[in-house]
Amino acid sequence: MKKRSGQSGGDAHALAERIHSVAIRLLRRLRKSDAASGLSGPKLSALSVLVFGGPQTLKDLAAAEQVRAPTMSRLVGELEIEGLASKTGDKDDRRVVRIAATAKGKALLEAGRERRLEVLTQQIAALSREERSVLDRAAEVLLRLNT
Amino acid sequence: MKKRSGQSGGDAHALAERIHSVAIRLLRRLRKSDAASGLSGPKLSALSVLVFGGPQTLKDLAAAEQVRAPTMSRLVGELEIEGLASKTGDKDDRRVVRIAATAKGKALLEAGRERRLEVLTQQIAALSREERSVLDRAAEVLLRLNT
DNA sequence: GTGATATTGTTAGCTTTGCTAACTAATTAT
DNA sequence: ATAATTAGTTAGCAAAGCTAACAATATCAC
Repeated sequence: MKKRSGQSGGDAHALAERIHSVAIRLLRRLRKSDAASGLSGPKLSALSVLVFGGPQTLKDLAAAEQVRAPTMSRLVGELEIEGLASKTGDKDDRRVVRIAATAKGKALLEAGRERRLEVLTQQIAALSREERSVLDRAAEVLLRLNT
Repeated sequence: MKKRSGQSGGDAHALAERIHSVAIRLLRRLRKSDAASGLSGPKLSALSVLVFGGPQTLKDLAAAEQVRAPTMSRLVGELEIEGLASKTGDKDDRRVVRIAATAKGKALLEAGRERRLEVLTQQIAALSREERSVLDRAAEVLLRLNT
């Protein structure tokens, strides 16, 4: 079965499978914390983009989240109803809608994200310095691939 | 804004956020290849467990995929309709159902996974030896965390 | 052995998130 | 001025997750 442990050159396909599989499991696990935060993963993620990336058009937000416009439109609509995001028309181009996180949104984001990532954060904190370094560099590589 | 590049000790929380975010984007991207494979991510993943882990009960399969029994029951039902998995009753304990991948399932798994992971595989193949090594070790660390 | 309790799996029904298609409104190009 | 493009919304569908409620079988207590 070619157990492939520790090897690092070569088998890109096997590595892709491993990364894929690990990502699926990681997110399924994190999803379970969502209920407690009152904010689902996608909404948390979109809100996060708004907070850290600043106000944006719906189109840009959809692109940043790799989602189609109608999907983002609905998510933003729900965030607005919950008072976490606001929509304001651009006065130069009256088709576009500028979406921003409200103060309430920013506050809730912090609480929500922390709860969602609490377990993962603690597990990561328990790792060795080397292991954290590996994760950190892996995140950088994957971020680059995703762009 | 504290650009935090390259540092590797210390901030477990920031690292957790980065891993989280990168995982979300990775899977959203991979999902787009699903249509071509004719098999969705969750089904592909379950089938993969069956192929590489051998026949299992529904309960174990659900646990392996970190999903509730009814969810797995439906997934398996669909796999069965498509002729990719088979259910056979255990004769020692007639409550349990042993689920196995069919030959067709195994074949389709290979084609499907490869198509799904094709882009990622190619991107990974284009990385340096060091970068692949980082991803490989990161996958191992995360797999451990997820267990 | 028989009755109570556990376990395994299924069915029904709901929610969330994604999509495409079709539309309106506004802008830009001819 | 009219045509084409762009931004966003609405409507309606599918997939995947969940809980609650149930059937069938096993196991335990007595």
